[in-house]
Amino acid sequence: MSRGSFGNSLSTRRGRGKATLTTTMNTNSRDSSLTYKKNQEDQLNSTKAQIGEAKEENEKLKSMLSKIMKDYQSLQMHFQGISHKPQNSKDIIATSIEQEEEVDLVSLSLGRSSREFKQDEKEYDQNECKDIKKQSKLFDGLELGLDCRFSLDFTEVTKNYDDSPENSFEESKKEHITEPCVQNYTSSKMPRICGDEDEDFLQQNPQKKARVSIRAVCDTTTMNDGCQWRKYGQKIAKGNPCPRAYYRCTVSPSCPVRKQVQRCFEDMSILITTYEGTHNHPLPFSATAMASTTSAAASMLSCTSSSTSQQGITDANNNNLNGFNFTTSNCNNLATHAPNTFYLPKTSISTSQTHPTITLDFTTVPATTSSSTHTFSSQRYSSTSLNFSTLPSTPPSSSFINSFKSQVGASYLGRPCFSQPFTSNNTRNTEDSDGARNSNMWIQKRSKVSHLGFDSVT
DNA sequence: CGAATTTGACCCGCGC
DNA sequence: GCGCGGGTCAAATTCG
Repeated sequence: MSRGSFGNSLSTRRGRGKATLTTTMNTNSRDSSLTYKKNQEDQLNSTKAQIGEAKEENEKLKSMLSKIMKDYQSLQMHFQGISHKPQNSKDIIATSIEQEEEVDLVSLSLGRSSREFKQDEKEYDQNECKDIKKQSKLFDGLELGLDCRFSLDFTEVTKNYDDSPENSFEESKKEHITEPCVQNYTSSKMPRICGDEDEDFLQQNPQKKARVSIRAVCDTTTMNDGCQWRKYGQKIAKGNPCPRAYYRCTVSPSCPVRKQVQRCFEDMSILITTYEGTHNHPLPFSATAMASTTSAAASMLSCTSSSTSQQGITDANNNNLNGFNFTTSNCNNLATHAPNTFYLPKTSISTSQTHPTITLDFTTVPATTSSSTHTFSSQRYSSTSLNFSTLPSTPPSSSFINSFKSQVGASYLGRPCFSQPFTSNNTRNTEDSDGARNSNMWIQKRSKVSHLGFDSVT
């Protein structure tokens, strides 16, 4: 029955005199009924649409979840692979021989294995991407963090070994070579944060406390690296009247990481921050970039010092620092760069036995280097970013880049992101028994900069 | 008043 | 063994 017939039948039963009124009433009720049903239909349609959207969303989430699960499983397999890595030099040699056709200098990657790289290379071959392949060869080998390992040609290492005392790591080489690169970045004094292998390594290896030094133009007392630091000492080191401040990571009470902050005597605008140790706790997001950087640089250092004795390192512009690939650049915007270009600070490595140090120079001012320092010349640059490769064909992780840019690069790029202005006031200038301390030229009174937060740079 | 910083003293490794 | 210098400790001081 239609809506119209229903109304008409009612009016027909009642008398003619009332017909007009009844018709009017019926028209009104018909209208409201129509409107009501229309609304219901609209609601039904919108609900159906919503359900459809939800289903679509659900499908997307399902696919994302399966992707995540897949990634997780591959990572797990990857991790198991690391756990069963070769334990001695012979194994390394055997592994190296198997890979002798490949360019196997240590390199750094974040999140991709060397095997994957090599697989990718094959794909490039198939696609006749020879240029890309050439560059991708630079990325083989060492990876940051969990999958950090050597895959270098041991014979090449031996051949290239430099006998000079400063570079003499013959003894440690054999020990180092079986170990992940990153974790020798710890002190024997420090709490155990590695596995048994690392502990053995630390016991066997007299060389300890690899350091990563970062030079950056900075007008505040310390750099914003995302971590929380507490100052525990200050001293004036020989050869630099500017006091050196000692900080300890306070994110975790047991964290062994320390840093030293000192102004460069030659150029007071340059702040030299030296990191030592590895965090044994989860880091704030803003701190991960710096931690990755220092950790990676430490890896580079240990790989270099223990295995290649500098020979694997070439000029920065040749993009091969034992497989670490950097490029100098004047461009602030990492994202605009080609995927396989990277940004090299002036980099030097001190192979001091007690404190092997890698220096990343993010300033335009030439670095002062010690006699035992090998400096890789690079052009001057007004602003520089540091980045580590993920894969030649894949742009560096955007999150990493953004994180690094915003938290570290920002300052290095000439956009200070520090929480306190630099002042040269508030000096105490008291002399202690050591005869050189407490000038406090650069130390703010009641400085809170050791609490390095999420200073946003806009 | 609690927390962070300052700073004098001390420890330790290294070179002579 | 001694002196020097780097690094750390911990009491005193400062600040919010």
